Amino acid sequence: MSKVRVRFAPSPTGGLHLGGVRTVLYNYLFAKNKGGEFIVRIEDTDQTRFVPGAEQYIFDCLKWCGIEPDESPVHGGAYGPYRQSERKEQGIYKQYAEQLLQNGQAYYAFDTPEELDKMRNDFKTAENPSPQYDQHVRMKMKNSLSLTEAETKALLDAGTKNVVRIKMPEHEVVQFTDMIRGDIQNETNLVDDKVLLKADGMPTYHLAVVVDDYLMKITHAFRGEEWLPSAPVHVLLWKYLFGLDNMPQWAHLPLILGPSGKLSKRDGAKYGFPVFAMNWTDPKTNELTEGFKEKGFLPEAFINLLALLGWNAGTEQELFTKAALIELFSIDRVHSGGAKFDYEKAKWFNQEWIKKLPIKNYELIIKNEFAAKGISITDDAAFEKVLELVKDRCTLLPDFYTQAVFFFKTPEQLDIEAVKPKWNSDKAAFFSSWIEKLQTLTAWDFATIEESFKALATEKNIKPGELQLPFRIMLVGGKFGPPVFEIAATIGKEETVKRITNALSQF
RNA sequence: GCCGCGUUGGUCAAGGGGUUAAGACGCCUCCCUUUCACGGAGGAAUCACGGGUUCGAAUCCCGUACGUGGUACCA
Repeated sequence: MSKVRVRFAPSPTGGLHLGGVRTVLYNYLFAKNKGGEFIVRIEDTDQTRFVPGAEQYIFDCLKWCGIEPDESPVHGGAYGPYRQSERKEQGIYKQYAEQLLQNGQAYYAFDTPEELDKMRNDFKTAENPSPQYDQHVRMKMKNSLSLTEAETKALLDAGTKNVVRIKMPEHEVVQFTDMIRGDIQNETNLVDDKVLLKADGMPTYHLAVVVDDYLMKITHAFRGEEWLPSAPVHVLLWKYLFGLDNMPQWAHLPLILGPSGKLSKRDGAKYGFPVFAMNWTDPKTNELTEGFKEKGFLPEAFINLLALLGWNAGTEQELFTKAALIELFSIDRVHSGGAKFDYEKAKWFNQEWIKKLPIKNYELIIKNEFAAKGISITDDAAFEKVLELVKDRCTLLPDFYTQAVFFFKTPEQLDIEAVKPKWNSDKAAFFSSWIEKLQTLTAWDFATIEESFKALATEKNIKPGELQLPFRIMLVGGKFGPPVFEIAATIGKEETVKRITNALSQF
């Protein structure tokens, strides 16, 4: 069997959302599992939707996810060019359209957009709210089927704007086997005469995907479920142009759903979770859509959670490295039903990966965040120790800041309400004399501090437990964080005493 | 409307004729911890509905409902 080659074919029109990344991921995992190649092809056939920066953005996202293409417009390869706009320049698509034309499998259509609108309007009925350009209406339209040969020729010679449409056969059943869904059948009567070549000479997706998959020797084609209805067009094109034997095996991936229907960037804004892999700012509207990266997700967690949205290993394991995913991935364990995206679970994956990975892996990101908030870290070793201390309490990367700032900065606000109800002069006295005792301490470590604290508490006849919360508020400012004595040991004697003194004046 | 695809707890899901219907997230209770977490122990599903087939159906078949996608010179 020939070498497995798969492709991810995004159109550079905006941000890369969850579903898109999952499609890339499944492509990639499948290819790598089979020792095959992963290609990225840019489907920029719609010039009206061109968005500057979108292509670069896609590659940035892939890089962040750790998914490197074997071939692409930026990585090169033997089957280029990898942008359809460039392929069109070479006349690649036109020749195939002409072949179809010659064989009577396609025809010229001269209808203007206005005429198409009119048709849709005229034929619209309650039973048929959206009439298609198909066998029922095509003879009533202006095309090389309804016109005489001479009329067509005249129109063509005059340079009249035209498109090439596929002529869907009547009463045929188009069948193919989907790797995920099995046997799929469609009646040709029900599908319309899709445009293959647009008036500007660009191919539509339908022609381009077939031609390019053939030319690039694609063996397995993954795409979203939304393509299922037009699959018969592609199958027919394969039959006409290159033979069904050469057709890649199709896999139509289930949709990723949001809280209400297909996941959209609107959902993200509405419910407060990211939908794109990385931050994306629309150059036209300047509208920012949040990304998982900037939200504080680890790429390891991101691909892990995406992989599990529609696939599972069939075991209880849920945490997988990229290498493990490559090893275990198999298409027959991919679900056919859509999955609703659950942000809570996504966060859990991230938390697990934060615990799992060495601090070194993401230390720099956190350090930058501290710097951005005005705290420059000079002692890396000490910083790492602090991060280690708080990592169990963090689900997203920015949590490290809130969980660890107080190690580097005296808290500005103390949660006084937490101590007030049980605060009294005895306790105040305890801390006053403890400060004095602390000054005499020669060692400064966890055990020594705790010992001193408990000894004095016993002496003063106060339960140590009743003093711990106030002490925590003094050092941290709130009811959270690692063990108090650990904190005191880390921030040092001088700072500890300073914070107690400062708090005492506020309680 | 028509066509396609789907439907196991709130969510992700295992299981594909005989099971006490796994597990995870989230939620709730408890333990640990005199903070918050982590960790641990528990709690919650008549497998969308209705008909079949079968000794027996979450599992196979048909229908219905619901969801979702498509119905563009967008991908």
